[in-house]
Amino acid sequence: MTDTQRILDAIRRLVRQLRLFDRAAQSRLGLSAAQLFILAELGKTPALSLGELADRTHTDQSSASTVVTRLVEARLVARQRSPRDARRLVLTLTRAGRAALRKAPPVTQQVLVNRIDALPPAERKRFADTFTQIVEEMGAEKSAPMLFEDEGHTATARRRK
Amino acid sequence: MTDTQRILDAIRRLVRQLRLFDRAAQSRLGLSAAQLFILAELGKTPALSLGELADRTHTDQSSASTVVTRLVEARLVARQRSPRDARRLVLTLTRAGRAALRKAPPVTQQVLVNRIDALPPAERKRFADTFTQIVEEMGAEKSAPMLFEDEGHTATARRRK
DNA sequence: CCGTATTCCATTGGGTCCCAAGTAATTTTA
DNA sequence: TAAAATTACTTGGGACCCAATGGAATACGG
Repeated sequence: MTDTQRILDAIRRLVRQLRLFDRAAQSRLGLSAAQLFILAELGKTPALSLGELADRTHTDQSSASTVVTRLVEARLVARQRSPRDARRLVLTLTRAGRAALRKAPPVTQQVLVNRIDALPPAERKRFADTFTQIVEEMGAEKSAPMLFEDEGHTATARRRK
Repeated sequence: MTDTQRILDAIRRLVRQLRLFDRAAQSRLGLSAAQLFILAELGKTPALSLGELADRTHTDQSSASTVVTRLVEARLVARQRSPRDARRLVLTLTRAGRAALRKAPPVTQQVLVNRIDALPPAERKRFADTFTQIVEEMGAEKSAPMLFEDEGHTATARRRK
C-alpha cells in the first residue's frame, strides 16, 4: 500500500472513529459533537449571529440553523432578534447552557486530542505543518480538473419514492 | 494556537472540503463519493458480500446496504443471493457499473490525493506514519474516560414532532 | 421616497452515517 | 432432529451536512 493510500485510509478511519465517539457521547450526555461545538463557540464569543457562527464552525448556515434550533429547544441557547437589525439573531448561552458546557467538555474530540498530545512535540509540529499545508492548498485548488464532458445518462442514483 | 488545535482545525476543514467536493462531483456525475467508493471496491474485488464490503470500506453494514440499494436501482450493481448460503449477497458490477467507474474515478478524493502526492516522499511517509499511529491508538482507546455520572436532565436536545 | 438589490434566516429535499430491531437462513447444541 | 444461538441483511429513527428556495428586513441608486 502506498503512503498516499495509507493516508486516505487513515482519514477515513479517523472520521469514522470520531463519529462513533460522537454517538457514544450523544447517548450519554444528550448532546452531539455538533451541538457541543456550537455551545463551545458561543461560550467563547457570546451574542453571535447565525452566519457568524456558521463561519466560525466551518459549516453551512442552514446546518448551524438546525443545530441551534435543537439547542434552543433544549433551553441551552437563547435565540433573540437583534433590535438594531431585525434580520440578525443574537445567540447566547442560557444559564443551563453554560452549565452544560462546563460539565460536558468536547468529550468526543478528547480521545483524539489525547493521542495527538501523546506525540513528541517536534513530531506533532511537523504533523500539524504538513496537515495545515495540505488543507490550505486543497482549499485553493478550485475544482480545477473537474470539468470533463458527458454527464447525464448515469442518472443520479437515488430513491424513487 | 497550539499545534494540537491546528490539527483539529485542519481535520475539520479537511472533512468539510471533502464534503464540498463530493457535492460538486455528485451533481456533475450523479454519483456521490460513497457510491463511487463502493463501486471502486467492487471493481477491485467482485462478488463481495455486504458484510465484507462494509469491512473494506470501514463503514457500517447498514450504511453499505443503503448505498448499495441506490447503486442497484441505478443498475450499476447486481445484487444476487448466494446459492450456497442464502443469507449472503453476491455483489458485482454490471456492465454499466464498470463503465461508470471507468469514466468517473474517485474524483472527490482526487483533489486531496493531488496535494498529498505533491509532498516530498520523506515528508509524506512521516505524515502517513504519524497519522496511522494516531488512528490505531484511537481505535484501541476503549471509551476509557467516558463514564461520568449525571445524564438525564439535559434531556437529549432533539425535536419534538 | 420608491423600487431594486442584497443580506440574514428558516425550511425543505436529497444523501450519508450509525444504532437498534426485526426477519431469514444456517449452524450448533441438547 | 428439533430448539437455540448465530450470522447476514433490511428497515426505521435520529442527527448531520449542503444546496436551493422563500420571506423579511435593510441598503442603495435615482
